[in-house]
Amino acid sequence: MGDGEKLSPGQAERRRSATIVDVAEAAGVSRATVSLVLRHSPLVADDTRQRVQRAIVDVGYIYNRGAAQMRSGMSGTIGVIVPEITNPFYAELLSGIDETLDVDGRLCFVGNSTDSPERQDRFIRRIRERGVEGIIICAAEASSPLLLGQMREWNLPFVQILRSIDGDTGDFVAPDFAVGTRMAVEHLVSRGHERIALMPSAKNTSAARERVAAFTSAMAKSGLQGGRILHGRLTRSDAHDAVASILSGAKPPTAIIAHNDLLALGIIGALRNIGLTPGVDLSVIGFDDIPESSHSVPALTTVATRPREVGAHAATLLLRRIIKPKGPTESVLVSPKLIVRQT
Amino acid sequence: MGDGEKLSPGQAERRRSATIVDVAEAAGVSRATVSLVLRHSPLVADDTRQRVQRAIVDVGYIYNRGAAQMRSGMSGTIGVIVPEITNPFYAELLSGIDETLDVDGRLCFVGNSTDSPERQDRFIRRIRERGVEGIIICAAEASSPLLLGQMREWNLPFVQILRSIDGDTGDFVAPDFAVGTRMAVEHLVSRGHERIALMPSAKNTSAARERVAAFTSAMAKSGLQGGRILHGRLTRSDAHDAVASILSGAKPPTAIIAHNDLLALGIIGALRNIGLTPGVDLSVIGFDDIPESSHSVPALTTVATRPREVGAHAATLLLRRIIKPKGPTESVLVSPKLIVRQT
DNA sequence: AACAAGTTTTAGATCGATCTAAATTTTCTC
DNA sequence: GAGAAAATTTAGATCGATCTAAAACTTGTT
Repeated sequence: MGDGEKLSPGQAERRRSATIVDVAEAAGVSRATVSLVLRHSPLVADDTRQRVQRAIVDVGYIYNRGAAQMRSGMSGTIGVIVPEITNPFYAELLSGIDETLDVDGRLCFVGNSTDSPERQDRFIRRIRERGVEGIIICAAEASSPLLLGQMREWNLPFVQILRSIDGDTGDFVAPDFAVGTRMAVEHLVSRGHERIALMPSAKNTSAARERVAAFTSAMAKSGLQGGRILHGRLTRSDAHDAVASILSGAKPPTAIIAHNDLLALGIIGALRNIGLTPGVDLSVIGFDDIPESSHSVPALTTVATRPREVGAHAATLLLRRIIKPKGPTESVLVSPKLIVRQT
Repeated sequence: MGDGEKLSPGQAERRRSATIVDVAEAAGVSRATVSLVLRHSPLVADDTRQRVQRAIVDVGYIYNRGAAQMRSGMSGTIGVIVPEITNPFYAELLSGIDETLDVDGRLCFVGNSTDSPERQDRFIRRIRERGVEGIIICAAEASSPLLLGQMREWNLPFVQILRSIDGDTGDFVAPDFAVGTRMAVEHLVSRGHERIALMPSAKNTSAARERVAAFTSAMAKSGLQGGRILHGRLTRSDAHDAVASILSGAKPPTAIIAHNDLLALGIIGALRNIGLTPGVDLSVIGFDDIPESSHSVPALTTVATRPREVGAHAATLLLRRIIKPKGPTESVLVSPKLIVRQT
């Protein structure tokens, strides 16, 4: 356990709940047989199985995974770490994971790292104490570079999502940010834009670096020079500052590609605040296609990154990895889709 | 276990990880002593404690809660059920719960019921199998009326949030929808509106019924007659239909109070689509104050319901209930706040 | 130095499942 | 109907912690 984590004991005078022994007695078989029935073993005879199943219902038996886990080593549980659960992108992603796990029967612990490595480490320790079989992780920005190595050492299967720590070769799922960025650039170029800016997250993550690289190369390929790159955090005031800085120089960009929709919407707001019209005075493209992007005015043009699919893929990959720890690794890049709207 | 839930076994040839016995050997004490140190017992002498703690680090020991739970009955885990995790309101709420639990040291299983009682029941069974100590639940719309009684019978502490199943007297936390509704009505009345409509969720939940009651009484108190009530689901097309239906009749309402911001934003969109100006041709007030409400154009006037606080309160109440199952019940109504913007 | 009282440590049983290997029952073959 | 093979069931050990009750130390008092 960690520091200051003395859990206050519950005082429930729990009426002892039914165990496998009660079921065995009720059905007139041995514990071992009940256990086999619980695990859907093909060994038990049909009528025995039915008798046991009836007994299970009769005595109100609830499977005790804590006990099972002890012997079998399987908890039927995984962990998921996201940097910010209130970002609609991650909420959708979680929903995709949940959907896949609901079918599988496993359950997940959700941790919100808020991009704090300490909180992330705390969460990882806690889920390890609970015997999770694997973990889906979008690593906090300043995560220790040792993290992945440790998880391997611990024999803890994992799938990285969105961000990949220094080119690790394990399982990985993310939207294809490079292709998405290229789509955005090409779209703008086809509309006649020549001066384009990119505003990636200031966070030093692979997801940001990848966009910068793709942006630079796409600009070069289109024969355009010196796309501007403005790093910033993803806050409202960053959007303001960015707009101000962009428009102040000579030959200001006529279009900007934002790190995500939240930032793009912030930029739209900033433009309106100073009396400019988004989509006319400055074109804006976001990333993600979160629900509110289609409702904004003007509606946001964006690169849809399909978070739900990313989540579903990640869950599928993790389950596969749990079953086959040594199987070949896989890297899934979910194809983005350009949604052209009004900006 | 349930049907079709044979969990595929992992094949990890787990190098047996360190147990309390390894720690005991390394520190030259008995298992029992190590166990006492782990639980921060005041019984152990200081230097012994330190020796054990060093040994814990040395052997890379990780506390096994599955085993501990077996004897002590405590899993250090709770469950949370929300109807729709992608709704920003619930995402914020989860974040509030997470925050409180992070301090406490407990972890939570998050379930997304999508308002399906079957899925909710499945989730509840699964978390019971894992020995959760309690549950925070926003019951799915058509939940069995027996649900709460069962949970009591199971000795499973719970706190209801937002919706309360037929006037149950257990612990409960929610925004004060009645006060919020009254605030909205009074605000509109003070601006001179006389024909006001309410659009609650069609879902038959206490959260919807409460608004209707408060609306009716607030209208009466203001001496206004016949506020219109339009039930609908909370989709985009409902917003459209509602707008159409509202404006078609004679003496159409001049203001509408929507069930939540998502719906309110939908209404704003619908108005713009038919060339009307929200806030001028029809005033709109939402509920929740989700982040995008302040970014919308025009910015949405709304009743802030402070989901993060609701979550934090619910977690605190549940922890208290776990420690004192028979303690007095508490019902927390978080005061809403009217955020006047442009609509 | 002997005893009581307090402090610290420990052996062994226990929680509720799974696992192994063997026992039992059934079915098949000649 | 005996023996082999297959199908089904089971006893007992085991996982890694906690719990209980007792043992082993310390300290203080006379």
